[in-house]
Amino acid sequence: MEEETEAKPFRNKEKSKQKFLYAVEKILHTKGFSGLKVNDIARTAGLDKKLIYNYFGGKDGLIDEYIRSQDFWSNVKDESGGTVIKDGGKKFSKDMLLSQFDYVFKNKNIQKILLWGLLDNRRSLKKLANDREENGARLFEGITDPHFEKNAKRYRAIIALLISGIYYLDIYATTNDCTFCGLDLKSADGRSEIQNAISFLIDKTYE
Amino acid sequence: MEEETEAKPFRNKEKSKQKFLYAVEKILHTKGFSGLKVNDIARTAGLDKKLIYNYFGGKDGLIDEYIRSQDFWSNVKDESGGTVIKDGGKKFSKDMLLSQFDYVFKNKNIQKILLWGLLDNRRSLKKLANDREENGARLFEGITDPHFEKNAKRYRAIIALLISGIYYLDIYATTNDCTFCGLDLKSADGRSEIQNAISFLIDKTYE
DNA sequence: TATTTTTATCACCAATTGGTGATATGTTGT
DNA sequence: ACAACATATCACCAATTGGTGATAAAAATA
Repeated sequence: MEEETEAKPFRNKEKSKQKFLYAVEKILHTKGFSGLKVNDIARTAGLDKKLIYNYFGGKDGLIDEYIRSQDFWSNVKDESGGTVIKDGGKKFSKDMLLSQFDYVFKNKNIQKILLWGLLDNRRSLKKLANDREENGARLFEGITDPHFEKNAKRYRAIIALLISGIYYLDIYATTNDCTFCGLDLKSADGRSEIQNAISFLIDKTYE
Repeated sequence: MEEETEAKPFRNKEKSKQKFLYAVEKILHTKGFSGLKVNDIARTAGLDKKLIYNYFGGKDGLIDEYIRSQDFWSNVKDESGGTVIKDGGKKFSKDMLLSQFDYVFKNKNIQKILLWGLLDNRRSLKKLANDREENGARLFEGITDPHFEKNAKRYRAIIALLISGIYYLDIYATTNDCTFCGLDLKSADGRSEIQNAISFLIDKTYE
């Protein structure tokens, strides 16, 4: 019956799939990787585990779909909006790094997925890595490579170090209470110190 | 019978404990964290799992002892040997970072333990983190803090970024085939590019 | 209405998990 | 030789793991 604005059957495949995906997120958030058991996922979703096999082909399929559902790079897409970049990408790089530092710290799901990329080697993670590479390629090939010419590769290496350093520190700060190089990465003070360093290093690189 | 140079009882507690520790290492190396089940560990060690409970109090105790057995920082201890440092620790920092980049890449066990530090929060890992902090404190408080004065904290932040970037990239290179920022972190070429970047950034920091 | 298809549940399986008490076997000291 | 002790094995447990075929219940179609 389609008299209501939305036909709402009590049994809805799409909605159930969403419940499973949300269950993965919830468990990942509370118990971590080791908590991702089919039985637990089903219980958390409030549905029968058989459906995981019917809808996703199994636990791996479900997890793959969960990872794919997180579009990591949506927040870093170019906001320049047609503005011509004439500083060799200095401002863009700096903004990107600083916003990543903030974004990853706040987004625990992303942290888990990044960790996954270091632990496992599943297909869905490769897709994510490829996204990052493609996204970066636009910055490098379009802007910084022409600007740095001979030293283009060195610039890429610097960004690689900073990006991965940012990831590591953000994840470290979440799971550990301990300081890192004497800096409290959870405090506003420690974090602003890292931000200063990022800004400083980019400035120096463009000198 | 003690006719041989060393009395060698067929049943030797210490030797058995070593077998378990080695089994942990082996499994960690081949199957990763998820493979660390008491049954598998015992089978790999060629001993009964009951001994794990008798000798280590359980799986966690065994793993803790394994982690403790890896003294990560042995390779970075000061080699200056009394030489007075008068460049503000520039050479020392650079050497340390470059040697860490190499060491962590080659030592897969350390990679696993570093990953553990991002996943878990066990006591033995905290001890490791404390070791790192204490080790770093010597460099910072003794050498770089006096040199950078006002900017001492910024220098710490820079080292934090580089160290953690190095860790992340090394681990990433091991588990992934994919490039990072367009650099092949497994190739000599890609790795020397990172080395250049490290060297460059330290130079710029001391300018 | 009756029929068919989709959606979801249930009961059950074999294999594996962590864990333990009883027992055997080797080692040492008397 | 013997006992006393340390070392290691074994059989067994309850709970949990991933996985499936039979079946129920709801929805769509006729």
